[in-house]
Amino acid sequence: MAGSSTPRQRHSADDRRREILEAAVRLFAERGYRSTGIIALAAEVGITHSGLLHHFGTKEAILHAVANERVERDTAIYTEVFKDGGRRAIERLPELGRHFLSDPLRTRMFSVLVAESLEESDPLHEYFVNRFQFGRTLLQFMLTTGIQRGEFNADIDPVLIAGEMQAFASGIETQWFLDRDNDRFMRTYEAYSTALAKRICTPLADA
Amino acid sequence: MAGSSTPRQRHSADDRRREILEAAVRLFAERGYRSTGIIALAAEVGITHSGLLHHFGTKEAILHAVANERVERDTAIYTEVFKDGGRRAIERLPELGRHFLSDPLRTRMFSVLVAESLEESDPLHEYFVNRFQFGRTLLQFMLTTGIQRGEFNADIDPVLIAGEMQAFASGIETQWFLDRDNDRFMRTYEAYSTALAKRICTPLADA
DNA sequence: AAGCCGCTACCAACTGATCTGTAGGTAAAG
DNA sequence: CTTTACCTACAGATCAGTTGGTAGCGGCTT
Repeated sequence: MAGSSTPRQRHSADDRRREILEAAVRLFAERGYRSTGIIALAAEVGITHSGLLHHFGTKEAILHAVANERVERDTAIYTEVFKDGGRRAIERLPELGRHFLSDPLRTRMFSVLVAESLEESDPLHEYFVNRFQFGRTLLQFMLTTGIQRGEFNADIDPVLIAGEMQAFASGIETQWFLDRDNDRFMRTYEAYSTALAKRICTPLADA
Repeated sequence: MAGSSTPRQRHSADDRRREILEAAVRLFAERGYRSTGIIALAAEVGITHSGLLHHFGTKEAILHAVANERVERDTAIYTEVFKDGGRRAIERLPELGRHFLSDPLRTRMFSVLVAESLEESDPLHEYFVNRFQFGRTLLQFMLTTGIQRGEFNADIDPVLIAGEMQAFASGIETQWFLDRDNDRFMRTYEAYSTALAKRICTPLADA
């Protein structure tokens, strides 16, 4: 079966690493990190598991590479949506929904890896603890900024709102993965965003 | 190591099954279903894995037994909290938070198994798809009842609100498992519930 | 353009651990 | 003495990782 069709396929190291990471996202999204064997992963790319270990010395190295890649992608969209802070940031929340919707595989992988990382000995445990913490800090900052500008009601608690927003955002993803209803996902995302805006924004002056 | 201290410990089949399921909840919560070996599970109870398979013929049988046990526990609290429907149901939402807070292990197991079950070939995939679907149906019914009674604004969309509530409820759990801040968990739960009440409930007549 | 050579992408084969499940036996309890 | 809870021993997969090669490609020389 192997070796008969193609004599030998040699790729540049960079290309191969990219192929491997791409396949890793697929398999991690489907089966998680622990249950994905590097043999299956290598087969997905069309090489043996030894060939795979030539590029990444260790299974865990692949996981970290995938996670780092994801950080960069997400940081971009978060800073973009939240850069103005305050009311404008709340209005732009659905962009986050669209962002996740546009890359279901990576988003799903994220959710699956989070669940695995609940165990303290998991390689990504610290990473996700920090990531969730950081996400809430970012939201709190955005909310506090809004209050200071008078765009948000002064009596809201940024800590609780930030937690609620994060909870909604991660929960709606899980729901989406189970029912695969893209439309309902976005509509729920938008409905939540507008309801949130009504709840925390001060009335506009021009009325 | 094994067999030297205690000569032989023979339990009734019922007792042993209970012990096994209890240990299974612990291990599934920590490492998930796939990554938990029946050898480790048996060791947790103090028997060999063959002894374990004497009680449950298969690893998957243990999973289903655990899942069924969980159904019964949860159905009780859901029907209790939602039994009155309408405004009263919204007011009682924090009881659900307290319920989960009181049994962190089972709650965490649930979250971990959900993530694993995203894969369609997972033994619990259908189960969780139906469970989430059912949960939203229950919420929609509660909301529709409230609208009909005039307790909720007629312009809300039960489908979207139900989805949002479920998203929040499952997302706040994930957050909780990562930061283990029981207090913030409950405060966020309560804050969300009261905000939701303000948003969807019609004003009370007695004012 | 032709030849060659070093670099390295990749493979075959193995190690030792661990996995779920089976077969047949032993001993404890009613 | 029968039942059955539980064991030892084994089978066949599969796991992550190591070792020692082989072969294809880019860069060099002529």
